[in-house]
Amino acid sequence: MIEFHLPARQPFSFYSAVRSHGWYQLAPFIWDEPRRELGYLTRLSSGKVVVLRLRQAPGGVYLAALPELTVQERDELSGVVDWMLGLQMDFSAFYALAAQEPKLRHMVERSLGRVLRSPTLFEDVVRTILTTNTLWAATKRMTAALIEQFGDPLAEELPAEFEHLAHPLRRAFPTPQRLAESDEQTLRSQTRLGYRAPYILGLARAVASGELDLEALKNSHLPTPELRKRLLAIKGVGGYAVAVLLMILGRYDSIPVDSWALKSVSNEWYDGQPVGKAEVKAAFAQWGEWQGLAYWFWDWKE
DNA sequence: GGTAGACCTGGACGC
DNA sequence: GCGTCCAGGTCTACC
Repeated sequence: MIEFHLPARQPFSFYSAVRSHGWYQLAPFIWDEPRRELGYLTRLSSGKVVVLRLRQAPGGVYLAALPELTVQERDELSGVVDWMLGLQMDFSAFYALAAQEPKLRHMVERSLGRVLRSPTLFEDVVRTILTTNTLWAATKRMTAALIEQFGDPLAEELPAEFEHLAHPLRRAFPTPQRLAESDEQTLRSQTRLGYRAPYILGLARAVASGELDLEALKNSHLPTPELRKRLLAIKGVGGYAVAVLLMILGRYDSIPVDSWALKSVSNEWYDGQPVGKAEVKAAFAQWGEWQGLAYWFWDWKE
């Protein structure tokens, strides 16, 4: 086992970052609430599948990993975890505003703002497509099915201290290459992705062939409208999904309006009367470049 | 630019 | 056990 610490820009709350949205409930993430530890399996560029155990440490994050790593693999893994938890992200400008708003003050108190990400944007786009037009239980099922059928397995047995933190599937999220080798019929009939199957397959093939360089968008300096345009060009990514992905990429000037957003805004400001997308957008427009964050972490009435 | 209808799955419900 | 209905975003065709 290899152990080390990674520093985070302060203020930082590991718990707030992990619990920022539902990703921690999706395979191959696994969350231990009593210990406040996050487990995850990832495939490094060398092809090695690694189990991670993460928790808060003074000044940042404690990271333990199995199996043993080379120096290069350790460096790669540090970068992966840094990205997943947004360790270097700076919210000070937003916090100065949020501190003045009673419904957002808890963000400052709890160091909220970071959104848990997958190691690759490919993985996050797939996850996001699997959240659309379906129930959360189905998202969990489809994600697990993809990993079970196409993910690379862990090579070795786990010691007891890792058992509870490695997802039972013991596999990493599938690579675009592995999914690209599949076919629509398999994804429909065995993985039960339904009409999403051609979207996932098309995306995997575009990334695997090099036609689409998704990972280059992670630290892109493209203006948000251009970034939005590129993400919307992906079949299966519409208005809601693109807003989620922009949040993940640290662009907060749009709001992922789904049925939950409509209900929440209705309860918060319209006495339960039905509202549309326009009302949701209007409710947070004053937060400008931060509106996505304000919406995401708003202290809703219920 | 706006809108209707189709796309799928799984759970809830009624019979 | 079977059939029907429903929730959940995005796409395409059409206006």
